[in-house]
Amino acid sequence: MPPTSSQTAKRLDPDKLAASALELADVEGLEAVTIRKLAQRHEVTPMALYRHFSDKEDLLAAIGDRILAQIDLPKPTSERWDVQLRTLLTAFVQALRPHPKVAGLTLYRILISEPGLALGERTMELLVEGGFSVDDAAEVGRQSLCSLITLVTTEPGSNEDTDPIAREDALRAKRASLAALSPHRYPLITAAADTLICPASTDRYYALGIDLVVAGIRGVLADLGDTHAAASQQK
Amino acid sequence: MPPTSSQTAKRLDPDKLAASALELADVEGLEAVTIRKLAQRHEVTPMALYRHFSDKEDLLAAIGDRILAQIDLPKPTSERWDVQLRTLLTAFVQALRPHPKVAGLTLYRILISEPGLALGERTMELLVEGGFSVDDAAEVGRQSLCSLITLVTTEPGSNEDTDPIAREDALRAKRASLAALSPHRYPLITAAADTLICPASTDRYYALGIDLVVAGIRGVLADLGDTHAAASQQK
DNA sequence: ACCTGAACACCGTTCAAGT
DNA sequence: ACCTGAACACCGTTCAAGT
Repeated sequence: MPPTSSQTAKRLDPDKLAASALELADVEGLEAVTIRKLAQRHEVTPMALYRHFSDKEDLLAAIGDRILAQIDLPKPTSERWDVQLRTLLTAFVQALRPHPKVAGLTLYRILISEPGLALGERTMELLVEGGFSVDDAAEVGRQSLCSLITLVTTEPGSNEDTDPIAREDALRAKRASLAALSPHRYPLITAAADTLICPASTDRYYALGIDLVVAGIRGVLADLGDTHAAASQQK
Repeated sequence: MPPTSSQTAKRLDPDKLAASALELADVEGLEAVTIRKLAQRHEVTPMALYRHFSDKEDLLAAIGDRILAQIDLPKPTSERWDVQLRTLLTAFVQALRPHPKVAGLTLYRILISEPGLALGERTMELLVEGGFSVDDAAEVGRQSLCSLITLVTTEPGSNEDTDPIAREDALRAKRASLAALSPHRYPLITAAADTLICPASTDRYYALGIDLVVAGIRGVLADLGDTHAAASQQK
């Protein structure tokens, strides 16, 4: 008879390891996620982790998967495809937002993890419903999701220290570097320095980012339609 | 009399160091860029590099700056703002394309290096000419440039080994992982597997990516206009 | 001013061994 | 099956010293 899980003295499990790795990354940054540190947190030898992850890349993949698992996929409705797409992309961003320092790890996992695949499939569904060919839906969907990941990882101020003092210092230093520029040579950048360093409202930052993606999709679809129409007229 | 540069036996200079670091990254990837390896390439002790870069971060910044320095900023013309913007963004992508493995380093340098600032200022100029407020131009421009950087760093196939054999292996493995999916559960993803793994044409991939960004900008501008119009009507 | 040399703290990972 | 312990190759970086 094989030992049941209650009999084996399993002290570690991959889910909890990935969870505390994600925690570590959120607080101290991705470079702080180390096999050795993670082992220490679980009061175990570094080598013990290799029972559960084949190597560090595998651990980072688990972190990415954990973030994607937080996606709360909205149910299909009777709304227009582009309205539903906006809701879908917003749900995606919502899952990433708590983890700006490591959201980039999802890039390589969207087409592998189950929740990522579900998101990708649903995105393509809506794009095809809107009128894209399957191949165009793939390329457009891919870039849209990648752009939104970048929107989160580049959220101004997100990569600073968690420590509020060091954080203010970093922001002040950035502001100073822009303030030192010649307003004559860079009138617009210096005028918008505050916005560039840290947007007035984070919610607006994300709303505008998502709008930009959705508007791009609508616009490209219209252009492709024109091209087809023009091609038809040439006959 | 201070020694002229011909008298000092300077064996290293930051420009050449950054250049060979970029070369190294292009061929072997960013993780291969190491103070020690770079020193070895120049037949020098690792510590010698610290005369020219304050630390590794500084070296990576120099790589980013080197890429941005390749931007060939198009001259202003009498074309419409959005046509000129497309040309400008294309020039930006053109500078990044030779370096998909390290183009991400430019993210933190756009608002610091001179060519990056020139690009940012010109982008904002065109956006303001199009009708954006200065602050909106800052946010929209920022995300547009970030999206294009991501477009390059996620160019399918770009992060594989340079070795054509290993490269084919990696692509085949990815294809297999998508091919193993249930076409019943993921009909669109499996149907578009080839396109997702490696787009039919790289030039088309980039053209579509830039179109998406420009169309998004145009669309958001129109929406903002509507909002203003609606707000005016409410008076 | 520019480079060397030895040392330190910290990585990921292999291999052999314990229970 | 799961974990330990010692070791290896490789990092970035400090410090003191050479010319």
